[in-house]
Amino acid sequence: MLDIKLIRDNPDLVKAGITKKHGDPSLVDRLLTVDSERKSLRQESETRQAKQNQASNEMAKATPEDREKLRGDLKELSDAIKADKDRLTALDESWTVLMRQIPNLPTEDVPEGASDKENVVVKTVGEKPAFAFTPKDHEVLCEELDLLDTKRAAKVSGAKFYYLKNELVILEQAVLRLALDTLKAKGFTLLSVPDLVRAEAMYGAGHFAAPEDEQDGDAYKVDRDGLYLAGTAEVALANYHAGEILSESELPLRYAGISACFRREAGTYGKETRGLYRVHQFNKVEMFSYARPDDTVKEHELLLSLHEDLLQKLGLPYQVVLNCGGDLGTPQAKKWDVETWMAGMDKYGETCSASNDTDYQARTLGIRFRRVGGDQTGETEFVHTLNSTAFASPRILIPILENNQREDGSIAIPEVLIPYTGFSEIRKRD
RNA sequence: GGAGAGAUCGCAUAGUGGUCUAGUGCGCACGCUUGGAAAGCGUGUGUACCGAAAGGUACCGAGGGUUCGAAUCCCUCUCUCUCCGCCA
Repeated sequence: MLDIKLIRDNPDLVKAGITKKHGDPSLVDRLLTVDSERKSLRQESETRQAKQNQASNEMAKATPEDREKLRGDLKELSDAIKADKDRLTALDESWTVLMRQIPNLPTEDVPEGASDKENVVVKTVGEKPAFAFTPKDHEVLCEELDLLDTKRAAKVSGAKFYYLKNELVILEQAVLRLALDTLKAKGFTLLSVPDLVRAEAMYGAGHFAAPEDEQDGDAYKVDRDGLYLAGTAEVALANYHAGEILSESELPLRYAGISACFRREAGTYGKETRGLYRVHQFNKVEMFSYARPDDTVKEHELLLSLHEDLLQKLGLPYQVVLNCGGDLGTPQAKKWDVETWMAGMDKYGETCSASNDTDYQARTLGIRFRRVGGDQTGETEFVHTLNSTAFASPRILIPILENNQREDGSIAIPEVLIPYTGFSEIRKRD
């Protein structure tokens, strides 16, 4: 959520931000109407409650006969307070629904634009591999090398599910383990996180905004238990410190969470139907930071650079794009995507999304910190939360397979992964 | 899945309808004391909202209910612990 005071004092600023994100700025006016009604009713109600508290003290001291007399008057007051509370509950509910839908504001440097087509390439790193032959895409490679079975997956689970097979199973583990080891060495705390979460956790992370997201969103729902399959470990990592007051000295808190991720991908059929690029279930190591607002820019750059480091270790060429306003999610203020060159698909494909959610998630989740020393001692402030992909598999396997293929149909394993795989190439079995 | 016990202001506990805007101990902060420290003594010590301030309001796991009044009584839920069952 945004700071309600910011919305009250600068409604135009907020509207401009929503517009830049190609959202609906009229939300602000609807919210402010509810907000002022809520505020004045709350004051009215609190006055009545003060009166009741006072009367209650007198009642305690009164004689039994006097109590009988007082009871009638107080009943009226009590009923009025009850009515106030009913109306307040209703107002609180609409207030929250609207607040959740008002997105985080994009930062100044976020480019204008409606969709990912208007994202801006900010840098390109590494050399695309040169082939003396026409490179195959990963689906063909997997078929030839017996690394994948999507046909039987469709029988068992449906379209866009998969069985990884043989060396590819090991390669996936190797890549995830490389990410964990690298981040552990950088001081991240490793967490293997719950995949099923409550609706509340989804709202907290900003992955649900409107009530209809519970039924029609991108998350699978486990109906009987009212739980959702999270689309990323970010949900569990953001909620990890919900309701806590952290101390400044322990910030930044950095976590690397590993989880299975589930996405319904509704409305994406027809796009990237081939192979392992877009699937319903995948495994991901996600970075997550709780940082001081002062350090937010630096921290965001750090998370981005760590995915870059990982790609460089694998020798994969990539470009970094700065996402435009329309391509930002509800809680995100700024986001970089990293797109890795996939030789067989002959395109750059997104392998990382590094987001700064500033204090938006933290405000919803009530995650604060207290400054140590200085004249600000004692005040609590909201932390900033940031997240970024380390590696998501199987997607990251695509450039590894496609970029390292050889003319004889075999695939070379990147040097850095060999200690994890125990083999240095994948070639056709006899 | 079944039976039972619990959830109180950092921690530990008290509190079974009104003086609880929650007591006490520990911890922590500041002060006194001291050559310095410890001990001792004193003061303070949750979060949020409204307010210029004085002050007010809410929160005793969450949500409902009973009542003039709920930490306390009733209902539902969540979580924790113990036992039984089942099980990677």
